[in-house]
Amino acid sequence: MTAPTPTQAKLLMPMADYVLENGLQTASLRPLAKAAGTSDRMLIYHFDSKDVLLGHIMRFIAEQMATGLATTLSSTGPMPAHTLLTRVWDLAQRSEMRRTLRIWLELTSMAARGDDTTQAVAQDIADRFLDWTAAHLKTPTLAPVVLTHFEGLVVLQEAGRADVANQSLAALKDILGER
Amino acid sequence: MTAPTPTQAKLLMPMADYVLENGLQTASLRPLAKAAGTSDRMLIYHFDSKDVLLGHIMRFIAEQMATGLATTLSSTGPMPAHTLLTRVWDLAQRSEMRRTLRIWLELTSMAARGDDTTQAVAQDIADRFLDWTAAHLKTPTLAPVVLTHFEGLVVLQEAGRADVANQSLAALKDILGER
DNA sequence: ACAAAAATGTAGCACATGCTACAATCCTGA
DNA sequence: TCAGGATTGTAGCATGTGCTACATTTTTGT
Repeated sequence: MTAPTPTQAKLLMPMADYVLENGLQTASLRPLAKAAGTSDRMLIYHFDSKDVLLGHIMRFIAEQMATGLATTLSSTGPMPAHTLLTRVWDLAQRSEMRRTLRIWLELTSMAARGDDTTQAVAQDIADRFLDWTAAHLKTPTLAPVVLTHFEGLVVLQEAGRADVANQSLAALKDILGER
Repeated sequence: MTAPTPTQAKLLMPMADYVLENGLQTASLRPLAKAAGTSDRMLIYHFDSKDVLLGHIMRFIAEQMATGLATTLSSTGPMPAHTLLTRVWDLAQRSEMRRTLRIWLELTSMAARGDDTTQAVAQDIADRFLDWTAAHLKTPTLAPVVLTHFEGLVVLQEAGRADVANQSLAALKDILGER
């Protein structure tokens, strides 16, 4: 929960990058240390334990996702649900966004069984997604529907059924109309 | 890819149960062996390697999910999209179903980075979900939408935002109407 | 300037992991 | 019956894990 000290902050960026590239499960101290240009010994010294360290990394990534969202479509006004969904889906195809969403999925599946920190971070990210969605909708009440559908699209894509995701998107266009 | 021998089949059920209860990531040879009443040595003997073993376990679980689906709502005719979604969502609240869906999420997040076997199983399960959905819909064309939404509901629930999932379900009822 | 504290390097421990070597037992068919 | 394969137990290896002990250097406050 405590905010990172300056020393910690400097280490967090390269480690977050490593996690985004290689996943959370496989993130062990030695590779993380190497990515940050230090040693496992130092990571424990600065962060006390691996759990605490991973907590910081997850929060850092969450923050990164949030600021990413904030600057995305920031200049556009509220739009119909389907327009927003389509635009976000386009963005989600960009490789940098995909790896972020992949971590988000991984985090969610960990949260189901994980410790309090993991659950809190997952919940936090979900909340930010929801707020951001509502802020861009002509009908903010639809935010839960749009978010739910987006999460579903991500799952199908990672399950290797991007085609079904696209069919779903197309079908939803007719259903939602101009809401 | 090869079907399990009788000897393998006997071991698979308790191991699948262990995985459903404890997750895929933490499934190492010794606990799996203990669950199946044998030794790690024997597991390797019967399955050659852990990767092959996990492949069998995943396929076993997939099969279990498929037959579970086949017998679920089997006596009911085709129904409107929202009715089906609501019914399935109710079923998903049952603890035995929830742990299955949890594994499904975990498998999906693994497939994103995983080997061919993992990806194939994930894709297979998604396909079966889709077919099953289409078979129960008055308008089978809506199957992708319904499935996508369901996956999204699962994600939100595991992320600790079941409330948002429920809001989403309620809102979708108005949108879908009687289709 | 200098003692205390912070920061770092080196080495290694204790444990869990997948997997193997080797020997012993069990079971089958001729 | 009994040779040969199938099956299993015991012990252990090599590697990766989180973390620590200890000594050393660097920084900081007075």
